[in-house]
Amino acid sequence: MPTPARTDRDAIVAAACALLEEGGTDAVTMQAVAERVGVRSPSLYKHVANRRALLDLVVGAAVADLDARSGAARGPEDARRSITAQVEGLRRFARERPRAWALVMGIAPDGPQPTTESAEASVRSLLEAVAELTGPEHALDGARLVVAWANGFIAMELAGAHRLGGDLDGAWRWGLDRMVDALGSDRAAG
Amino acid sequence: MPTPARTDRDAIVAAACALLEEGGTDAVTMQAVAERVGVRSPSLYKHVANRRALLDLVVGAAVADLDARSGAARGPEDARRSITAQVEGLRRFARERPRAWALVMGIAPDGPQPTTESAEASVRSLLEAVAELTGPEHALDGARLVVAWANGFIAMELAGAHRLGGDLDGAWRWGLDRMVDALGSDRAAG
DNA sequence: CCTGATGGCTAATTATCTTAGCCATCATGC
DNA sequence: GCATGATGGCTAAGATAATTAGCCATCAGG
Repeated sequence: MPTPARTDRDAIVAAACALLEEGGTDAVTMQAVAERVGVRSPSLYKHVANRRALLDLVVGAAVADLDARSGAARGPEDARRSITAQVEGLRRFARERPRAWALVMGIAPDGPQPTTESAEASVRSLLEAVAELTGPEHALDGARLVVAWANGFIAMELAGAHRLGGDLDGAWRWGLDRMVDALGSDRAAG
Repeated sequence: MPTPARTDRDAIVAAACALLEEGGTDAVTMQAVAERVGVRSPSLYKHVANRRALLDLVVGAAVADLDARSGAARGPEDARRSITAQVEGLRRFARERPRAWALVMGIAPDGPQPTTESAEASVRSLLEAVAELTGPEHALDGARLVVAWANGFIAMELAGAHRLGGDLDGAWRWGLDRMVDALGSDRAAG
């Protein structure tokens, strides 16, 4: 090889991820990223096309991270427990990396536009659990119900929109219980 | 008064709103806004503090718009219909002004906040309808369930995350039906 | 020992936000 | 009718960020 590389794409993406959580999308400047990996900003362009592409890579890394956790959380045989574990995992991720989560959800003001095809791929194992409750017919509908609720709840939680007081964790559990009950109601009712 | 003003804050905010929907947050440059209202960009600073503040005003206008629609949608006596009408209104708004909706959903804790009053007002009628199904004890939990689901569904819909196929409108109706059923299940079950 | 691809650098361009400072206007009070 | 001062416009200029252009050092391989 030529001149020994002082950094690489992974390090750059990692630095960008860190900056994202520290200061939001605005903090992810090419200069800040460059400084963190120990080069000058123009050198970054030898590794990523531009800032936009870098943010896309950050989103991709976040989705991969989420997938990894989701895979790790897979396990419980019981459908109800499985669903619970998965939405809890989603919530945990969102709390640990709120800005990355917002970026993945597509609700970040300056974020890259929906690159989220894989967002729902990570939900595939959820489909199986849901199908046990709804039957195959409405597995997709049911998964969408659960994921929409979880993401909506998390979004409002992170945005601080839940300020009418009350017990937030209680609302989460209550909502989850009702929702999982509802998944099976279709079958029971016919 | 002095020199006749060639524009005013409302016109500026309106222009910013239009630009937002046309090209996203990035398109809301001071220059573009200025051009649209017929002045040079520095003149905007006689009406708004800076770009950040302008975006805050846009969010505020969006919230007000949403509240107004929500108020107009109030009416149906039947709790189920009322809830349906309100989430449909939310979805309609999100479809008409997707970027504004995302901005409202994405507001960071440190960012602009809708006033507690307006937020509470727009939620009050939903609370009433939900309370009819859940009883007063879980009205707030129930409202959170519904709003979280609706916003989450809309977010995923707008982000294009719903590309596993299937009937989206059907999923919306199915989810809504299950959810409203679930609101009452607590009572029935004891 | 050439050679060329790689990855770093400096310098410069462009776009944008923002501030500084100037000037015209016109409602008001004399 | 005329001085006046606050208002809202303008041009010029400074700061910050993304990006491009073009140069140079390194080192694997022939």
